[in-house]
Amino acid sequence: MINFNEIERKWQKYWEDKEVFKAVNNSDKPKYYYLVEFPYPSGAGLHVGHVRSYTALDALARKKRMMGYNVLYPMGWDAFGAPAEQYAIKNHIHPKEAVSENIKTFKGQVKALGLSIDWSREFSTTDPEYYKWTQWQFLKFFEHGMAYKAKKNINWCPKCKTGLSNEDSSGGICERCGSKVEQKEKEQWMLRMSDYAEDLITGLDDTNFIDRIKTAQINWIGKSTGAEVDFEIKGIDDVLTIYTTRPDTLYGVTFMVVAPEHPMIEKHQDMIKNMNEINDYKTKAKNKTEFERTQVNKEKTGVCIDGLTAINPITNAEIPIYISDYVMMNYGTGAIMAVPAHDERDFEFATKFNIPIIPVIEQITGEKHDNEKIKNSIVAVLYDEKTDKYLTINWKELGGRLFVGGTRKDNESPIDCAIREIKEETGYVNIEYVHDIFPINHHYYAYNKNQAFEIESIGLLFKLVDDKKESTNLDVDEENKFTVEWVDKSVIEKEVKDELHITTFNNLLKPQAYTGDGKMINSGVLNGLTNKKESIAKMIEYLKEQGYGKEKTNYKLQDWIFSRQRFWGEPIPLVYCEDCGWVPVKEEDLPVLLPDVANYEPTENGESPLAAITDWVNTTCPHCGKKAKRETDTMPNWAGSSWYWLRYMDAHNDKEFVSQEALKYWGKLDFYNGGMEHATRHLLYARFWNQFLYNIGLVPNKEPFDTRVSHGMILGDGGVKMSKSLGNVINPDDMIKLYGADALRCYEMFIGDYEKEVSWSEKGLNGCKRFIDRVIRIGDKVSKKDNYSNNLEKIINKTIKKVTEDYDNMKFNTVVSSLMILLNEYEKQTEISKEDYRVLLVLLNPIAPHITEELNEQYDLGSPICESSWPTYDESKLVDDEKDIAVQVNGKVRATIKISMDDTEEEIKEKALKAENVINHTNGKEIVKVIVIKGKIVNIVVK
RNA sequence: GCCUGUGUGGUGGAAUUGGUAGACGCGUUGGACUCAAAAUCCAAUGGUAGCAAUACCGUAUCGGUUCAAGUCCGAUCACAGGCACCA
Repeated sequence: MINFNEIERKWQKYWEDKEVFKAVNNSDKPKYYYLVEFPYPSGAGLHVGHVRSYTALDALARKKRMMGYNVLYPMGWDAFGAPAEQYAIKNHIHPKEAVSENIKTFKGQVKALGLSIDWSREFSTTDPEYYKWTQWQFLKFFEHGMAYKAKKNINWCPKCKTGLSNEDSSGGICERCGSKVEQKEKEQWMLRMSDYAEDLITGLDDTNFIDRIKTAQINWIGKSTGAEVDFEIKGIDDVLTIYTTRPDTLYGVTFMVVAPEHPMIEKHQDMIKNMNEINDYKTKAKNKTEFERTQVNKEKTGVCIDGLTAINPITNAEIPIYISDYVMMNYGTGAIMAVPAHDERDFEFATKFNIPIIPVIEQITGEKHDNEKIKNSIVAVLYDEKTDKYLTINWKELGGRLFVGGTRKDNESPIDCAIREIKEETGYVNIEYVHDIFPINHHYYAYNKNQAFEIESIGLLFKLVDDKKESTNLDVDEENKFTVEWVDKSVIEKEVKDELHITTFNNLLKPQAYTGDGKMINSGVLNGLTNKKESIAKMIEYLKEQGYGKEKTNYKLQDWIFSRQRFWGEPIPLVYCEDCGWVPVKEEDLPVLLPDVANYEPTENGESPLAAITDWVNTTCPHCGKKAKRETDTMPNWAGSSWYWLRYMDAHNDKEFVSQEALKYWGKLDFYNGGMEHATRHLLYARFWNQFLYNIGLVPNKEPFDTRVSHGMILGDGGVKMSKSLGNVINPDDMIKLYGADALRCYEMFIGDYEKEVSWSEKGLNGCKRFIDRVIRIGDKVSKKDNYSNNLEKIINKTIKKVTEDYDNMKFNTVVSSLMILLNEYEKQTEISKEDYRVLLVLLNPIAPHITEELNEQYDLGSPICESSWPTYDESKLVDDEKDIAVQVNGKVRATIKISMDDTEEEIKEKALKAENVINHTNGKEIVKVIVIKGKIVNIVVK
């Protein structure tokens, strides 16, 4: 019996001693750079999820090496940040020690997997030799004006006592500890990431990220185009500038809204008569967290500013201004023009505050025709509360079920028209007007009149007061052609087919803003246009001409809050001098080391724990030499991971962050794997950082990563998340002890589609263990013969092709199943050749490297696999000369026939028609045609 | 609400990209070996009917395109992830 743990140690030592996986800078071989996001060495140890991605990339790396590449597959540790600090506080040890302990366990676990990592390039972000260069690069940002300090209303975690970026506090919950995030005003270092918004979008074209990552990034950056428009304020020489994506609706503006923090309020407070009320509102808004403020379903609130009135630049209408927290100060200009007819939020606000609503876009229904006649009309819905029914007119074949409709006479108001039509057609006279809706632009063709019409239709809702009826007043030709019927809503939904009528009905029951495309009305120069794009362009042109506004693009992406009030992070290498301001620490004085002290717990007042260490804080100004103080904020966790892939290229350089030579040789990171949860944060920060380095000439590529893939999560048995509290966490160490590293690796590759989440099953792992055992046992059948056995040659060549392609497409699960199929075939043989055995071992080696090396050595099959090349297949050996194909009759499989590859189409057809069960199904029927797809299928169509 | 995905046996998942649905593994059942168990090996395994040949049904639901649909198109439902008062 083979002791697999012993074999694992043996080969791991062999690889290490011989340095087989060491990547060489400047080799003649083509280079390839694989990377998995480096782990955060938490106290919990390695997760089986880590095993999945590490093994997958290890398999790719091993195969690539065998294909003749100089492969870089490094590993390191992302060890700054709150968890390590929390752990240290809890266990009363210095984070430095906690981290080095965790790294030790983590590394041991990773090594037990037998990964082909070049350990000579290992580092931790917490190494002073590394964070020296993180600090150095921060100073580059500072030197180029890309870092600035700003007073910011920041997301503040009361438990972690630190500021959080928007990315770290999504949903109003602290990413680390789950506490509710508050708002706090603090001075923070910021990086001008929003300057790079456009480049971060366009740069994606130079990457091979999978689409869902690209779209996630694009959505996060949130580009929108529109216009900024200046609204004069009545009686003062000042304008209110707003941002809108819909300048085409400018004629429909009925109010303005500014964010509670908008500076114009303070600026013009002496004009404002209800300042108390406004201040009250401002205070309330401030106390709400960002999360509460952005709860979508919350009812709108606001206060009208009494004393300030805006003037619509194109209509000169006077417009009230409100403050409301549904407008954010940090996006656009912090002020909007509100068009309630065509914006859902504005509609809700206007409805609540009784503000007029002016439609400027008509929804279009029906189909346009040539030579349309224009008329105005109404559609009237009459509702009876007592029976919960609606009045309809059933025109039967002549037009189906409709509501009361009619043409408006000259100078007749829609209401009058509707009342008249209802009486004329149905006789009801005691009805009460409820409301009407925006006009609809409808097109139809009247066959009885042989005429096309374009109508502007207004929908009106009435309530029936009582059943009193007067005689109807119908044209002779209308009589007896329809019946008046009261029906339920459900009948209407099923039977009213006319687009105008059903749209009218739906809009009447649920009045809402119309945000779609349509025909411009009430809009001066834009009237009649039906294309949104065109209307917007025309309006922007007009605004520019008149000097009222300009085109403008906005992004949701904000600048990066780069300060953390924590101990365990890279100190920001700046010194504040009363005379010189913020001064960078001199390059030769880097790194600014974290002091070795006992107290690193967060302070109550929100300052970094470093602020309490006076020895450390007090220093001299690098510029003038006077007394000065160090910056006590540290960098966020994301800093160290924003350039680490570059460091692996030249991991121990003490002169530069990485040499230009190494940068040039390794170029882009070819293949980067990481969790989907980093698609918008780490990946954007890293790309931003790299683009900046590129722009100042420090790296050769603007985009750092070529391909980016994401592995799916591994869930516990039954599809629930693995968690300590559920007690379903699987420890890879235990699995290795019980089943061996190769079986564990094999199972995690076999478990399912690499990109999808899967659930863990120990039975499945045992199945892979059985597979490995069978690979070992098949060794008993190895003969002295070389070369592939004749009867295995074909399947071997096919398997090489399939497995090679599947590795390249990361379809590891079918790599394993193909090899299982090959093994099943071997087991049917009485003996197999050395070469048969060797090829199986080599193909399996990237996934199960230890046992395959061992068996290769034991049976003396050739040089160690890690030093061999990848097998090739012979195209000519792939084709079958005979094949079973299916014969269908009318699309249903009725028989299979054996065909030879040189059979002509005629011969195949003949065989197919002669097949027994085919005759049963074609007998007595007319054969319409026979479709022969060579080598695949025959389909006989009969009648 | 918006944007991505996903939906196939008891189960994890395959399916040459429109061509025999369920490969391979797990589980289950039966058998062999064993005093017995474990391990191993052999056989069966989508559902219904039938001794069987075979027939019908079957890839979330409904409809469409096609000689042929898990695959393409349209609508709906469910789940997962991301974004969310971004004007």
